[in-house]
Amino acid sequence: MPIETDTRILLLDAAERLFAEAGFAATSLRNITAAAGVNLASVNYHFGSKDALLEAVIQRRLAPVNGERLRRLEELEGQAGTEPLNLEKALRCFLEPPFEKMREWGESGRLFMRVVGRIHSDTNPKMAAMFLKQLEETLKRFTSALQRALSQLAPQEVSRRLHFVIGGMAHTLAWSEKIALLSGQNHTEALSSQLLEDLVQFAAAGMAAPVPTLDREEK
Amino acid sequence: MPIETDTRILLLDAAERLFAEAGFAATSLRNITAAAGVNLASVNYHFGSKDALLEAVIQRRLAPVNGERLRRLEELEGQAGTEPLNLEKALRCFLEPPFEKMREWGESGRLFMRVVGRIHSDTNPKMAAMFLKQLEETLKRFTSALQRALSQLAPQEVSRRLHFVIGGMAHTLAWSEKIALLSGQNHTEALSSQLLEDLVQFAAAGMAAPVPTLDREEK
DNA sequence: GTCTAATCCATACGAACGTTTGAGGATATT
DNA sequence: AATATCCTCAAACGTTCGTATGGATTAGAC
Repeated sequence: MPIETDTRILLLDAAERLFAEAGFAATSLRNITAAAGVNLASVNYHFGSKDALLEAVIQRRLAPVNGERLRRLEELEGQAGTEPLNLEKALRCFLEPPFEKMREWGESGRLFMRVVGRIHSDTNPKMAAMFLKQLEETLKRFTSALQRALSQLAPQEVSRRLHFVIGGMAHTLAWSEKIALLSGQNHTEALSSQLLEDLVQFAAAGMAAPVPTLDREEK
Repeated sequence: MPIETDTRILLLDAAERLFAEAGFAATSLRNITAAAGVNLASVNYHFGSKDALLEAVIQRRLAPVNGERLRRLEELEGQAGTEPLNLEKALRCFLEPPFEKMREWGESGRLFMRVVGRIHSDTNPKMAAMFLKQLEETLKRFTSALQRALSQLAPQEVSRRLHFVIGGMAHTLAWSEKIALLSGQNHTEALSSQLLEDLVQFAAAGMAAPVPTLDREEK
């Protein structure tokens, strides 16, 4: 079992950056190895293939995020006991970790979040499968947790609305710099926490929206 | 000026399908021409390049959607006169056209919306630029319209929240089939209108959420 | 110092890529 | 019937792709 060497990390960093900037298919191993300053063959030596490199890039960042999400959710559920869950707090368990890790990881984190945002809407079966495998358990746990907080909603609606939240989050993470510019700000430090707060409020209000009536007026 | 021939449309349809399934960079002109049953060289004859083909694919579907969005918004603003705009109705002007066109176009529409969903989170400069050019004016118009409906919010917040909505919409469009499956449904006809209704309610509630307080508790 | 295993490196392979070419067929105009 | 215009086609162009190979180089164990 090879321990992590410099080259491995150099490759992960470079791949993360280039995948974020141009996407997986549009990034060549030659781009990556040149940016990392290592030999072309080292990708296949350390990871086996380009696909495996992508999986490693995702794993490195996503595992801690989902781990933290579940840790916080369990803590919240422990505190709540048999009481219904607080909606906003449950959403925070889901939304805060990626933003915090993004801050914690600095530039690297921001780049990775763009990879995530991209993959969230990537319907390429290979990538989607790889990614959903990571997210599946987390999704399941949060769906049922939110169901506890929103007992008036049908399970289908909880699931759908959670996807709206995920979409908003992914889009926000992927475009956070540009959103900031468009809304007139440019101080990246304060921006991310403000985006998060806004997103939490938005998501909480959206999740708790009244059930839509199905009989609409005929146009 | 060449009129639209069969080959042009065959190419647009095939490219739309393959871009939706595998993404732009991962789809080759040989894949496309084989699927369309036409000669490889016809792409460069009719469109000039692979990039131009993508732009044509986007144009064909997006222009009517954005046109309809703006048409409805103007109609709504005409009715409102000097009164403040109704939030839900304004959001409907933005959200309904893509869903309706998607229904109207059937299978093709659904595929294209996955292309759109993909591109929305595609940070590849080339694609993003191409796409934003299409969306820019629409965005500007709706941002100021929503500002009229949400005068208690700062312009920055209106803009940010609109991006949350766009993210939710894009994610929903791109994943609608899978979201339906996860939430237990499978009747595609009724599904899309239900997703839309749910999204409108979600978006309206989210947009109107109270302004977040900036002094959070220290963890 | 020698052996062993891990890592790096230059180089090469075949395949697939986007694009170009030029000959040829089809169709309409004169 | 001849000409001009649009379009299709097979073939090839040069480039770049992911991957494979086998010999250097390094470093730790004995």
